[in-house]
Amino acid sequence: MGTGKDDPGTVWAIPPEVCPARTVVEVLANKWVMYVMGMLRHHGAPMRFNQLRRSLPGITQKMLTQTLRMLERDGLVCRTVHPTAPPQVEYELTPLGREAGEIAHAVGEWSAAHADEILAARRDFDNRASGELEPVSP
Amino acid sequence: MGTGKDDPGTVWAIPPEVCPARTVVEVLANKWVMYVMGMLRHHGAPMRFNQLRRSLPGITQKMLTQTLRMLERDGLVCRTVHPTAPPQVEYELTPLGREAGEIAHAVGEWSAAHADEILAARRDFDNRASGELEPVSP
DNA sequence: CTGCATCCCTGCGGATACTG
DNA sequence: CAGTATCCGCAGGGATGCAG
Repeated sequence: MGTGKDDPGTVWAIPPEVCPARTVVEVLANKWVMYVMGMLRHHGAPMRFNQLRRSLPGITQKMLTQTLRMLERDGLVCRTVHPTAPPQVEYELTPLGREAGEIAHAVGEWSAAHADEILAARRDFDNRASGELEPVSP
Repeated sequence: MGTGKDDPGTVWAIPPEVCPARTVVEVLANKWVMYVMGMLRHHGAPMRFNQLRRSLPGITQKMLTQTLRMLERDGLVCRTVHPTAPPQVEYELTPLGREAGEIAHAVGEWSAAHADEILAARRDFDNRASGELEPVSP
């Protein structure tokens, strides 16, 4: 590294669209994906649709459905329909999904651990920013 | 876990808006944040604006500026202006940012490692989906 | 070189209503 | 309960131009 040239050799630098890895990064780099994966991994057992819905404050039914279908499509979540009445559908992480769930977990842990530092930095920044513009009055 | 009740006790389940940890999760759960952090951590040294720009195919100047300012605001990236001509600005990870960079790195590695599995699952899903709707012709 | 401002448009994502 | 469909607002984010 640091040869003076812009070095590729990492996911981040690989050309444009159809780089598979970037596609996957962009799957994970999603708010609701993080929440859903994090919750499923935290719960440690299959969860029903509305159970998941209720456990994730702020998520709408649309976003949950959409997110779950994406994750199912990508093989990270397994959807099981029990032919009962009323219908019962359970979602659980696949083996691959469990790995992704660990990442979501790590993100959650790190966020919780450093939230105060980050919010503090944010306040500092905002204060300094406003302090450099208003001290003069015409 | 699995007490039968929806259990809180994790970042994902904490109430609504002003939960600090959730705010931070949503900072990280961002495509360009991942790319920028991943690249800075990969490069291992301060990077200039356009160097960063060129190293991240597809990013626009607006998004890069915006992302960098966010990260600076949150104390994850440090911005240093060298009073030369032409102006030279360098960005590097802060200690806190370096930790976040490790997460981005992990995401990148995992994505690269499992991209094929995920894309395969995706194709399977799409094939099965279309196969269940078109077999009949009027 | 760095980066702010403006225009503008697509699509994310929220609310609501309806089926199986 | 689970899920689809529709409407729609708004902001994310691309393109371009200008300034320090």
